[in-house]
Amino acid sequence: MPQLPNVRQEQILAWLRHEQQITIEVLVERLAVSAMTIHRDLDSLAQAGHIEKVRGGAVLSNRGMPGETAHQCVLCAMRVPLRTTFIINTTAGQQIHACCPHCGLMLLEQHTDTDTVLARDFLYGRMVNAGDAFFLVDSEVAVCCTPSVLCFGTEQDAQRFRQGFGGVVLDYHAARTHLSQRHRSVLGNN
Amino acid sequence: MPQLPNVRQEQILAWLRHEQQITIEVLVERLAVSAMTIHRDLDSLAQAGHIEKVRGGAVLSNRGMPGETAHQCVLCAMRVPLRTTFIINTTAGQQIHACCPHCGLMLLEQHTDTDTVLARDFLYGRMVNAGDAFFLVDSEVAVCCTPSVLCFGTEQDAQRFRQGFGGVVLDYHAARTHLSQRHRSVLGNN
DNA sequence: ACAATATATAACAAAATATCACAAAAAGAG
DNA sequence: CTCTTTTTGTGATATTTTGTTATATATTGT
Repeated sequence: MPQLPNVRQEQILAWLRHEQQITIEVLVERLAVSAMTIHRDLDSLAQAGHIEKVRGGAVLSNRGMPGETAHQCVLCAMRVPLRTTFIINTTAGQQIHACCPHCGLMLLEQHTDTDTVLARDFLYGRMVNAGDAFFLVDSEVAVCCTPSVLCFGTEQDAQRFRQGFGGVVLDYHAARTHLSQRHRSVLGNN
Repeated sequence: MPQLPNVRQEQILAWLRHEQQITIEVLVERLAVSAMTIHRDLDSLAQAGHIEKVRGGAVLSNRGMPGETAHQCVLCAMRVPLRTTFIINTTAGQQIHACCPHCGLMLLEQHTDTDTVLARDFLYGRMVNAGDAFFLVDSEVAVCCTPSVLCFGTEQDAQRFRQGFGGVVLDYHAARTHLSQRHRSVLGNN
């Protein structure tokens, strides 16, 4: 089964996103091409900045700017900024990273087995329990995705921030329902 | 199951983050490679500043928590948080790092050969020219040293933030004189 | 302080992997 | 179909990584 070079490289990327790392040996077998061809594929993927070649295989490129984590947002594929990190821990022990509370709260709709949910306090940079936190939606401070959602450890902080930058302060559950309703209503499906 | 060399080092780091310390003996067993290879892995991890080699194993390097840079504040010796970085470039090409605008502005008093001065916008995380920036002094948001000094790229942002969290908005020069006067007056050496 | 033990480093050889150059094959263009 | 361009595979050669042995250095107990 012949495969176009671009398609093959996309395939490699797809595998890589699932498996974190992949060896040339494995790729030779799966794609039924020579090691040299794999080398060339990996070279161009690395050139484009998608991956990093390491001896024996490749890993997803994780050269983050300072201020960014090594993780990609599962929802929007953006590299996760340190200051808006949002982490969902599942009961299965899996960690799901989102770039900001906007994506994080949306992601929660897709996961029923959440164990703990953490978000980073926008003012103080500490991780806080998202369930106890307050979220300022639609303020004029857009640091990541829109609609802007910022996380605060206390309602007071959120309210004070709102005085200057507008928006509406919601607790965890209110923020979740607000966001999912909003996304749905825009798309118009029911 | 073969392990890519770089992945192996990542694995070591991951274990280290959970276990604080790890012995070479254990690593030899877990990774099924020779002690020499472990030594070499630890050497390069130490070179990169991620760990510290100790006799018989390694511990996590205390430098480089997520959210902190590798630098120490020249004034207060605190490790520099990423989100409040303040950098003074001298005409001699030297870089002086401060943990926050508070220390940075104070440091400026000691250096007459400043070339450029950069500070990080507290809202958006971008580095801005400190000379064009506005500083909110004495707000109730204390993320680093006190008196609290936060940097904003625009006067409007600073004012809006002030509405919620108090303090006084000053431009570059006003902030410098304000801070140095204040420190002097407290110490009483006229 | 000394020997006994453990750990670290250095040097070398073997194995694994990467790169290069060129020829064969495939794909497109006219 | 013929010519050109691109992609692929092969074998030779370079480079990197690894393990082993020997040697040096540090730690421990007496």
